[in-house]
Amino acid sequence: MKIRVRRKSPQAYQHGDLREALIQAGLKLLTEGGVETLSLRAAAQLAGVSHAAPYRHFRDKNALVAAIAERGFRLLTAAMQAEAALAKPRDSRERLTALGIGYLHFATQNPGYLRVIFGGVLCGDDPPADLRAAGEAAYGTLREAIVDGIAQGELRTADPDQLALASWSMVHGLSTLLINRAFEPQVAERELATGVLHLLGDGIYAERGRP
Amino acid sequence: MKIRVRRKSPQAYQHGDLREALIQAGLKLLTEGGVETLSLRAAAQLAGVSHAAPYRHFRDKNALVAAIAERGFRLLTAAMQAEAALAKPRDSRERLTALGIGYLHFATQNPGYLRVIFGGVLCGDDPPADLRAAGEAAYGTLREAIVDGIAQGELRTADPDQLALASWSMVHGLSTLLINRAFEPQVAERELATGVLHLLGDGIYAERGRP
DNA sequence: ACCTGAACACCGTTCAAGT
DNA sequence: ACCTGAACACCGTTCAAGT
Repeated sequence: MKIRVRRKSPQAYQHGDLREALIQAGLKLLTEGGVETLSLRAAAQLAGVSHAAPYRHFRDKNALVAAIAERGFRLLTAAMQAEAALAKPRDSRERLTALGIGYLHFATQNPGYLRVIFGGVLCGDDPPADLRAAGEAAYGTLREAIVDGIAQGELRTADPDQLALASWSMVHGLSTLLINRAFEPQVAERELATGVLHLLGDGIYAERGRP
Repeated sequence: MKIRVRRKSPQAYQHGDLREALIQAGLKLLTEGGVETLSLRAAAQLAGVSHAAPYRHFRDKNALVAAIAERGFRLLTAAMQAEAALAKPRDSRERLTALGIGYLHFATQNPGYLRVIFGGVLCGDDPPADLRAAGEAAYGTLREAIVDGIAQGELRTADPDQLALASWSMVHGLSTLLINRAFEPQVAERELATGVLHLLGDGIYAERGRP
């Protein structure tokens, strides 16, 4: 027999899980209505609690946003890894491209998350340790693939952090430009990602015996 | 004899320049207090007018934000061109690097502008023609340098828009990551820009006779 | 034509008060 | 310890009314 899970009745969050309920409510607001719709009061209402209650669990709105950004970072990491697993890359270059495609795909499917993550939460004096850790995890996934590629002789022997920063900047830039409709894409998402990443791979300078 | 310019007395904006006054007020709010501080009501107050007056000149808040973003785009273009002029580049590659440095420098000095430009104004159904034109001007500056580089044989012979998108993504991504403190820079701004742009130039893949 | 003042429905944040 | 309700200072937006 299955145990019946309590729906969100007024007393459902008195056991200390109001914090989690508020995060879930914020996630729902963000994904369904965008970053504008994400408010502390609306989250409280969705969790069935007064508008002042969240302050028992979050210092201010930014603290809730940071918690949501952390979830977003983890989802982003998962999206990259999922794409890399699905693509069954034969080498580090293909793996790197797959990670990039996963990143871009997550961005276009979840623009709200991207806006929350890179919208200023990291700018505060003391970004929560959870959030920083989630960011490190995302970066680590990229860095690993790059270290691997250097070891395999597939990538230029250079500072892996330098290569990671270039790759991250490229894919993140493309993602934000696309999300904000800064340009009109002429090709599909995958082609966009593979296109710029191959340019990063082979370089945009001429010379060195090219057709 | 110089003509005395009227200060912002209550009657100073009755001549049809309230629109401009509101933009200037918004610019001031943005640069001095950040994007959070930029509100229609505060701009109205700064212009010495009631909070409902702006609606005679802007459809809604987003319209004012779009007007401000347009100014920002033009300043960004000017910053790129100024850096390129100052650097006295000897070839297209140096010129491209200078444009990138100008972009990054403007971004870190005016994060508010970047946030306004790439914060959703372009996402609406009908972004104002002025704003789109300002964006085209910025892109045109980059594209010109790239077309030149291809013609000079300094850049890979490829679709200039493809090369421009890759360059723009790279520099824009680096800028937003830096603005949002997504990573801790180990070197100065110039080195950061030249570093990633040289990687984009020579490519991150191994092979083809490199040391 | 252009602006004002009141009004409405939202915000974030604080604080005394309740259980 | 945890939550509520009222309160305050802000928002964006609308609308009748003034000149």
